[in-house]
Amino acid sequence: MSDKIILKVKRFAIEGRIMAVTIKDVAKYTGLSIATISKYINGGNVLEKNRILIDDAIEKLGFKVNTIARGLKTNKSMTIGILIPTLENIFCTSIISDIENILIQNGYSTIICDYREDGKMEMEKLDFLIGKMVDGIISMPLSITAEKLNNIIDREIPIVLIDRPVRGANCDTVLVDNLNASYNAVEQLIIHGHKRIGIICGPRDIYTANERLKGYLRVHEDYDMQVDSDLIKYGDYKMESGYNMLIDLINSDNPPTAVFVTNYEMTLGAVMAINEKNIKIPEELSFIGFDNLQMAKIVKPSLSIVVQPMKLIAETAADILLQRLKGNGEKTTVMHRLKTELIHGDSICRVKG
Amino acid sequence: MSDKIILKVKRFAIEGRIMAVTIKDVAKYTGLSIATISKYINGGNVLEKNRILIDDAIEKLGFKVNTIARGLKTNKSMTIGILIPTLENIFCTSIISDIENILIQNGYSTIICDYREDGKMEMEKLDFLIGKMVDGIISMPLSITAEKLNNIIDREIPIVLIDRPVRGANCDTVLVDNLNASYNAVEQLIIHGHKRIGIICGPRDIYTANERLKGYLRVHEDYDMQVDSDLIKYGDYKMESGYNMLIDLINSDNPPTAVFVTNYEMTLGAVMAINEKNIKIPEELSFIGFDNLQMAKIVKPSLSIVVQPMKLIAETAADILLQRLKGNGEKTTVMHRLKTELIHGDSICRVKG
DNA sequence: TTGTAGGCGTTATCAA
DNA sequence: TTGATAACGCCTACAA
Repeated sequence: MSDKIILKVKRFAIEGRIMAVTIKDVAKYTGLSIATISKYINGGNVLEKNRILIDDAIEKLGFKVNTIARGLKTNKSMTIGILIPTLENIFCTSIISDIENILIQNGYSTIICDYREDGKMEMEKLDFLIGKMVDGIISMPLSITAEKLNNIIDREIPIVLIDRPVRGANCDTVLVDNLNASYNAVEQLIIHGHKRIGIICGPRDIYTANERLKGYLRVHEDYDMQVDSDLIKYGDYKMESGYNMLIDLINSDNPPTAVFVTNYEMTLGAVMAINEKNIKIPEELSFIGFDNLQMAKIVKPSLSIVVQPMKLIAETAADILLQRLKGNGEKTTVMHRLKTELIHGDSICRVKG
Repeated sequence: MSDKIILKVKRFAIEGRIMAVTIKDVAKYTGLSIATISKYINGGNVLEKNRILIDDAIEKLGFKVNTIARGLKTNKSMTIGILIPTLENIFCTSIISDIENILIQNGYSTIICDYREDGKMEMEKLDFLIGKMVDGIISMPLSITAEKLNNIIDREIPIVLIDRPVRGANCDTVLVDNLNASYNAVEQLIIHGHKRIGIICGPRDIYTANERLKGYLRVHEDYDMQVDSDLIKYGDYKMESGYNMLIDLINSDNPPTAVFVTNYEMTLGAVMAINEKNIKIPEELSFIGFDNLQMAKIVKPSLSIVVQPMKLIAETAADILLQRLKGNGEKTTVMHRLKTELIHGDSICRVKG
């Protein structure tokens, strides 16, 4: 049978290496031309008898289009690049998992990259994605410049930023109202009579960290409360700093009666410290954490937590990108600023005296 | 300046769309031939004056090799496909993050795919990766067949399996000794005098779940203890089932005095249940969980936990793949069965009476 | 409906 | 050292 012959040729084409089956093979097998096969694959019309012939050949030979070669020609890869700071952060992975799901339903595949919270690698990975001819990009940026982003956008590769904006970048952005998330959380503590409220912030150069600190400061201002800078601790959004900063706070001369921790990992660390030091929540310390409902529930007592609408962030980002890809996007770029929710647990109590 | 001209040409090449700068452009700009530029890019020798000329042109024009086109020619993409069941599992993401890091240091990029624990999608994503011309694959398989894998391996695309083997697949595998991990954990409970030990297993069709159950059964056998099938609960490796199964166990007519939960998510759920029901650990129930040291520490009392050597899994898998890529690999495939560790917390106590 | 031919950006062969 | 030229696998006018 001629299919066997073709396969044999393939098999021994290059010193035993089995090559991929190409349109050319299908053409040879069917006796039709490459152009005809290609057209059929892309939805063109062929005679019924040829259709059967081609289908049969594709099946028998196990032909698969080489999307790379196709992309080289069409300048479209039907894949979206996703760029995040780290894979070890449930906030990131949860969102991109949802994004991926939506994109797949729309015929797009994704290439997920993490840049290990490293600005240099962020650049490199971005270039890598461009090199892979992605049709669009969803990114949670760290230190990428607007110029770089605009450069890509000028190449007609749409970009949607999540979680953090880049000033001057000409692209859509989906994030949450971090400022008021923080404002509302701290306000809860104030309402419960707390005067000395500690905050464990993220790195000063990260947008969300700044916004959350701003909220803390503004609510103090609005309630005409003075801010004690000793109560403001700067962590690095990682578990250990949450642990260390909390211990710093309770060991200080004039410790706070309540603490607000501004991301998930640091909340984890803070809880570890609290357990280790046998601090009673909320009697000895009122506590509000951030992100990840699951953890809030397994800790006893259940924590009050600021929760970001991760699913909605994912949906919004994916939808916007799909619109841009279709060319339906608005002329101007949009900033979606979604609202967070404050989940009430049992970790806040009224301050005594 | 002629660079401006070239850029202008590019800019208006196709109705305003900015095209990528190619070798051709660099050739034009320098007055050299495409072949020479290409050779230089790939480490060939050129005259010093031309070297400067080319470097200058590349810089000015912002040239980047089109890795797709290159891959089309070389049949190498310098990218590795990584295929995992889900991105919402710290065990998975932690491992692939480490793997990625090692691969990058060796000049490889990665394409990370999750198949959302769906066998059909697992197939599709695998095809997607092949379509992207990956040079190798690291996968945590679900229901992929040996035939399919061998097919890929025959194309000289090496595959390394992690966490779970595929019987009959001709590829290297890195996993842990799940059986003895479980054996040792349950043995601890037996040593502490427990006679009725509950186990919350994973799905029957998942390799690791079976192995962990086998360990439970074998240690019972070795200690000549009868197994009460009511104490064996089958979850689905997700949090909620951990929660439900634990409640099932404690609500049963003859509840266990100790429980072993066999993965991270279910441990999380079980702890939630324990907190909710106000069960005192270890007085009322001895407890051993699985994976993720961080969580074990934030829960009070600290949990005894079976810990997998995730970093080592990552290193081993990456190293093996790199060897195969270099062609240094052994002729035969290897199965690396790494050992787990049992971290002792305060969640086990001697049974009374 | 089908086929021919040219090109996408790169690499590789072989003269020059 | 350099440069024409032919691939790689696919798509797409245009012609038959």
